[in-house]
Amino acid sequence: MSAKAPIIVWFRQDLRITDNPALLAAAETGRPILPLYILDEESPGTRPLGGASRWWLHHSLESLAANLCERGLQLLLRRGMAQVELSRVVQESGAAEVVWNRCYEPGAVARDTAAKEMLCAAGVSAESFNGSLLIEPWKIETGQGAPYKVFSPYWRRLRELYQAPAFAELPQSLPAAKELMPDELVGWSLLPSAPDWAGGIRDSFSVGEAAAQARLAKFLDDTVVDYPNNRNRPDHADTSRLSPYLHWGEIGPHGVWRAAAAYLDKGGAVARGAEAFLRELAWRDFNHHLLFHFPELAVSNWRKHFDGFPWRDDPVGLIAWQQGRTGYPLVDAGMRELWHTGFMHNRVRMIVGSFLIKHLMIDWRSGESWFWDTLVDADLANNVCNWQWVAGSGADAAPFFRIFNPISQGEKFDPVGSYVRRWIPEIAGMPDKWVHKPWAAPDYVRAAAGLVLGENYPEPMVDHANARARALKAYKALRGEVD
DNA sequence: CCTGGAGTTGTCCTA
DNA sequence: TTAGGACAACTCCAG
Repeated sequence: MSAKAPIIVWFRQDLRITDNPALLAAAETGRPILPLYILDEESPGTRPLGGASRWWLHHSLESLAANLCERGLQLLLRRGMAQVELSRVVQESGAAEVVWNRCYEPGAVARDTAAKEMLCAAGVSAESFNGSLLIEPWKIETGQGAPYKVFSPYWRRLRELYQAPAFAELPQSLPAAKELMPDELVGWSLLPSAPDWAGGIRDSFSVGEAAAQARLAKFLDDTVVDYPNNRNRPDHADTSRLSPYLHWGEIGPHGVWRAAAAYLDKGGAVARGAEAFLRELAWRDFNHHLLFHFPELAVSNWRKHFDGFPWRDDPVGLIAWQQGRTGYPLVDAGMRELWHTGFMHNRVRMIVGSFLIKHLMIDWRSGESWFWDTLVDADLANNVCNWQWVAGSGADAAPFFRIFNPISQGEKFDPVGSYVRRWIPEIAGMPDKWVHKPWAAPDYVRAAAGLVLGENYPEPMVDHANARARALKAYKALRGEVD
């Protein structure tokens, strides 16, 4: 056993051993390493994990533990208030140092600040690193010294400033600290039992950093060349689907950037695809920056005049939306994809969001909350910023009159209906022409397809034109411009 | 402090 | 069939 006091690597949303600055820094000290994860469901300000996130976290921790094990380390699991557990592990281990990669959500910042103070007071050194964002929120600002609120100038500035840090290899074998009594992962009950609803998620995703790397490599090799067009096509599986891995840090944004930048240098369509992809990656940073600078974004309208919006209280409508029974095939397909796989194609997210907010006039927070519970990539910053973007209440948001038409969006982005047929077998027999608007088809067409509206598939719960007019009127009234 | 161009992802009507 | 403009006004941000 080493005579040196150990160093604790506190894992949080950086569940990887490759390209992990805190772990690398720990390795460089030569101290015995104690990798620690704390499941904290108790600290004030902690939002309880959604169901899909709990499933993902379970598997991610298994994967991290296995990867650490290959380097000779044992992941220590603890459960409780982060500060209390961390303090306990410091005492039990006699650790002299703690390192971690920074988190940026308001609750996490408060937690980490308190942890740092506690460690300082105990004479334990604490150091944190950036492994989770391209550029940290305090390192990019407008010419006036303010945080960016508009994406395009932010992106231009990021392109000027950003350089991916060099990759450093983690040693094959690391000195381990003395093992402490661990919590058992199974005891955390992160997986669903009765019923086990996770089958569809299992079929859709492999969890862990090896899977993340493989997905990124495949995406860049096969798909990125057509990304600017095909990323909008839910009937093609042509987005990167890296979001859950990025959320849990099974892959880091610097690594993604480095890999994609190699394609930037190739020129032509591949380079244009890589550029478009990195722009999307930058949206993730932008959202995290916005939430960091404006923490109230998580709960309240960014544009205050939206506080007066006449949201409808409609629990029945909300449930129909959640269950994919609105009668609009594209909306229902998206909601069912979400329920079955823990994921939804990005364009469809905008469409179902627009439908909830504008067609049903239900508060965006109801949708945000459902996404939080069901998405495997549920991420506070991305979730609230994107919902506020759709609502029109956010920073740099869509203008209010941009109301997605679920029929024309379907015809444009799922032209032969393969996406809606996949998720709504009830309408699978409808011809392409009617598959996005089955109610409009002649009776004999529906009869031939075995579709009886109101029986095996709902009538549209609102009329598009009426709902659109109602939403526009409500927004107009909000601005005091109704005649 | 002022100025002026710009601002992720749409829809619908008209000519 | 297709292309263009209205939809609203406001805030952001660089110069």
